[in-house]
Amino acid sequence: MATPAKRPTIRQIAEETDLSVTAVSYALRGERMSAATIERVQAKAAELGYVADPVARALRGGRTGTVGLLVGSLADFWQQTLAHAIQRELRSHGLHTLLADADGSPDEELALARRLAAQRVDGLIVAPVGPAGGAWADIASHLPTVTIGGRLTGAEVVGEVAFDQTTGVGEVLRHLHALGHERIAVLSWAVGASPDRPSERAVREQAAILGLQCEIVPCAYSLDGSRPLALEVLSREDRPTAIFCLSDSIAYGVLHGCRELGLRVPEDISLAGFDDHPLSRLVDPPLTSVNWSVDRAARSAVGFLVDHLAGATDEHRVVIAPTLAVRTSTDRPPATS
Amino acid sequence: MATPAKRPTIRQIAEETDLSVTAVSYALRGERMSAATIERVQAKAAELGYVADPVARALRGGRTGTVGLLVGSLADFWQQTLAHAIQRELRSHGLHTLLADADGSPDEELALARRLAAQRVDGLIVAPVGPAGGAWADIASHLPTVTIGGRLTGAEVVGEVAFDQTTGVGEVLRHLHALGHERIAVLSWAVGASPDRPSERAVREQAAILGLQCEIVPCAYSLDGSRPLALEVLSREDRPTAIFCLSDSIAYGVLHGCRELGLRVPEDISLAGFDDHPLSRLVDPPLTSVNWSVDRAARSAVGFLVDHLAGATDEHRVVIAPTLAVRTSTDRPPATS
DNA sequence: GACAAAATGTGAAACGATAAACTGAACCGT
DNA sequence: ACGGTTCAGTTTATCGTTTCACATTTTGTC
Repeated sequence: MATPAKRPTIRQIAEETDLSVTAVSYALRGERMSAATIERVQAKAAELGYVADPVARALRGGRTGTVGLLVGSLADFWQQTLAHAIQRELRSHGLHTLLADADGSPDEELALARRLAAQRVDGLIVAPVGPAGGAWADIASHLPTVTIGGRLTGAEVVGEVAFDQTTGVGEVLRHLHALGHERIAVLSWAVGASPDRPSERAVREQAAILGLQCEIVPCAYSLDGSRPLALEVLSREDRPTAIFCLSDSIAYGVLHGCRELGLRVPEDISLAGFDDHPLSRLVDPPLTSVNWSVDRAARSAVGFLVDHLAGATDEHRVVIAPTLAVRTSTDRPPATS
Repeated sequence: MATPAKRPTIRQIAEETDLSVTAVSYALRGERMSAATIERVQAKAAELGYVADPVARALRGGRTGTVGLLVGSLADFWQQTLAHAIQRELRSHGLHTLLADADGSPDEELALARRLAAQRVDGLIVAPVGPAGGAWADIASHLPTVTIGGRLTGAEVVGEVAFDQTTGVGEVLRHLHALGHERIAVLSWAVGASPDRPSERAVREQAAILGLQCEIVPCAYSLDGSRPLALEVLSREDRPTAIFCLSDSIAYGVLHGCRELGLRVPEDISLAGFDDHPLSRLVDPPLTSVNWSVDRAARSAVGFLVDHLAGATDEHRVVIAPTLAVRTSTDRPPATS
């Protein structure tokens, strides 16, 4: 039977120091009041273990110290990593994270953004799934927003972390082309949601340049989601000689599918991923993938937001360059017998 | 130059319907007021796109619709998976997730719990790192708390999801023993933080029963954290014949270390993990591990909380049984030449 | 048709913190 | 000694919602 022990409020401090509530409010922030008063109030606050109520602050319109993090799909391992990195980075700035997962749906994404705004987060970091409807312009105009790895068309953002997808995709396709592949299936996520995503456009462009025959196959994001699809593609009569997945998670599912069908990677089929999850070097076979520095992306995104909150209006766009990590999951296509 | 378009408030509805704010408040929830009024108010609310402000509600003392999720360390891949599963499950109940990562520190964990409480979350789901100080009793007595995979000693929780670690650990050790291993290093996470964690106690117990020589080595949680440690252990003159990691993430780091040292798994050394991350079957070699149903754990944890919030006071403890997934990372120890 | 009991509605207070406007007093230079 | 600043506070209003207590009206019963 512990004592209920409600959290101390500013008012309690006021009573115990014989000051007005306002005076305490100022003193706690070290403004206006005399040094002696400030000292006295802060001592009492420490004694009572007072911590300002973020909810009350939020209602009044001040900062909440919480940032909304809206991720396209947490089922994707790389995005889990990204979310972790961002959360960690925010925390190092004393900010808290309200995490939301759009689960691949642009509508859900928008609804969640609204909800986060209603929660009065100080800012929003979004890894967008889909094309931005006009509604995003509205949200971003009220709430400092940073995008990461995608664009919110029409919305005015305070920061933008872009991945150079054209180069990334290009490197993979050139790599496959150099090995001698000509028919490649590209597994892309959430394709219906956003018909013209940069990565897909990049695929089409680069494929045209290299004279490659690329078929873009829409795919669910997760490991479990891509496996059945992989089985279908792999079972075709004229199956492609290489599969390029626009996310490592998808590639893992394909790998799983290959095992089930008894296909050897890379002897029977080459497989490349995208994003380079930390475990991609440990899977069997180690997965060729495109690496972006997650830490750099997270640091930039959080940096943009923090700077903006501090009143800066500097540069607010960074492009993260890819590094192709060639591992053993890609090799020459099997000789046509 | 979009219109600022502030969110509509209950007051706006009141004005436009010529009712008092109070009346609208009741009508929106379908209480008290006459059917006609309710209809009229809700129509107007829909027209304006009104959504109740969760912050104001929270301040007043009502539900916020947000649950705090406090994870021991998001650097651990399995916990990332768990966090995702819980987040997803919460969302299916219309609840939002405020995610916090204790990053392996019990102090941080406690501080974060306080902060989440201050944010007025409706409940707390904790995967505890450390031993619970008395402070937890206080928090849990104010805030419905569910633990998952750990205990908060002294705290009265509304739900508890336990993993049967004794059996899980036992199965791994028996498996290794049956293969002929006698000297085993056990890599455990955050060991300093909590001297007598169930899993470690289980290791000591079971090792004693089987007559195994187990050395428990404290280890950082993450992949990068365990690699250097693994290098040290593996380079010893009399290195163990098997390594049992109390988390798959740690095992991945060890695997990485083995590669660097040119040690073959399982020919030169056997390796077992714990928790069975989805990718463990895809790494090279596939990792022997102990599987718990993440979905079941997440569903139970959220279920306990939701039931409690709905007023139920039923059973509130579940023990998740382990399944040993024997894969090829474990085999007989190398013959002593 | 009288009187109690519902039904329906209203005003005010509360949640905790902050900002704007106001009140005295001390202090300034001339 | 006078108007004008600064200082160190206090009062009051506000954020959006809910709830308590109260004021009306409507309904029901004998």
